[in-house]
Amino acid sequence: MLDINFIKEHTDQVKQSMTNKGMNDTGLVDKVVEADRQWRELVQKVEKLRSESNQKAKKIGGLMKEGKREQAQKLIDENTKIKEQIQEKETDLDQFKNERDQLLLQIPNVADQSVPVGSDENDNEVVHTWGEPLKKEWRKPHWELNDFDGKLDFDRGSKVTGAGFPFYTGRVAQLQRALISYFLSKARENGYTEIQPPFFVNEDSARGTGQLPDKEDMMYVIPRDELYIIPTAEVPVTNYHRDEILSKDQLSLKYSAYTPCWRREAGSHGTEVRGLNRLHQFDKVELVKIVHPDRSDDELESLRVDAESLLEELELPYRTLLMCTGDMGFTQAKKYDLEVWSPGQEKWLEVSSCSNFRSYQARRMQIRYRGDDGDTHMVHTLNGSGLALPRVMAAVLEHYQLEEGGVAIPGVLKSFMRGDKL
RNA sequence: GGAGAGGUGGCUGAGUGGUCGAAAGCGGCGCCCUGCUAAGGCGUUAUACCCCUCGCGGGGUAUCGAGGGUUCGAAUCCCUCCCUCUCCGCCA
Repeated sequence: MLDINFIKEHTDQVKQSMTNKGMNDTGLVDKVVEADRQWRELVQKVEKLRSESNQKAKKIGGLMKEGKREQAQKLIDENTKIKEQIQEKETDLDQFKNERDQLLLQIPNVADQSVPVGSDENDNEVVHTWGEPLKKEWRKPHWELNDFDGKLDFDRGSKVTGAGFPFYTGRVAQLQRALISYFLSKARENGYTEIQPPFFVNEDSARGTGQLPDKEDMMYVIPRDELYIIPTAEVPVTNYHRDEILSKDQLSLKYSAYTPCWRREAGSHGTEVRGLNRLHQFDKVELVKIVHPDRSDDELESLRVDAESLLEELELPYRTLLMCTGDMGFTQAKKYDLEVWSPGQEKWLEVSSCSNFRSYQARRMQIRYRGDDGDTHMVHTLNGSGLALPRVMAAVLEHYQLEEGGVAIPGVLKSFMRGDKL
């Protein structure tokens, strides 16, 4: 969420930013400012009453000790009345505060100056391309490839669990594992600390990174134990430092985490979800950064480069998009998407999304650092996929498939698995 | 899962109804002393929010695992939940 004081001082900017993200209800901004004003007004009254009551309670203590019962009783009666007044106002106080906070959660992050204003994916800017996209020619989509020892077994996945839960067997399973190892070892070279987080999180964590309340339908839930199954490692890894005050020289913190991810993907069917294009369970190596506010712009660029370099070393053609205001999501200030070329399908597949959340998540999670001034300030959080496995797998299979049959193994993976081909 | 013990500031640890936001020690920071170092002396050292102030700063409220309750008054009493430790059981 945004800082209420920032909203009060930059009302027009916040409204404009909402409009740019395609949200028309800018009246929310006025409502939140008004709710805050009402809350502040009442807070002053209630705290004054509490102060009065505290003072009297202290006097009562003294009088009781001296044995002056009657005088004490008089003050007790007065305090009972004050207490009634406080209780009356406290209901409103909570209501105003809840209303304010509720509204605050509905106001999206302000987009960075450099983000193009636009309404949908057509307004995203291609900021970088690498490699020559291969023509389809004789190439097959990955779900038709099976002339090697192992397979992507969608049918048995459907039988055992359901659509979107494939088996990877034999050489394909090994290839997947090699990719994960490669991603993690690159992350280590780039200064990220590897983390193995829990795959389930509690409600506070789900709220911290913003999956709750707005994206509840995205997650699988275990109601009996009140746990949420992670849709991305971002959730447990960023929450690792929830409610902490970090020292300035701990920053920047950089973490990598390999986890499976589970997403309900309610309502998506059809050709877009063929093969590995969209799954309910998929593997991903996630990169998370917790940084000093002054550094977050630079850290986003280096995060993006960290992700891009993986595709370059795999020699997979890709392009990088700067997402426009309308396509970037609620909590981000700036976001890049990396899309790899799929020659078998002749289309671009999103394999990474690198975002700067500025202080938006940090404020929800109360992750702060102590500055040189001795005060606490919100950190900035960033994350990016490095990378999501299934579509990279699809691109590798399609890009490295051989006309005579089989699939070559990318050079960079050769130290992570046996052989030259699948 | 069963039985018991416990959760207090950066850390250790006192505190069982009033002047306790909390003793003491350690650690941190500042100053003093001192050829250097070590030792020592004095002071200072939680977080959030509200109000006043240009600022320095001042006033107030809340917080002793979390939430609720009793009371004029709760770290302290009661209830619920969470977590940690010990023993037993079960188990990869």
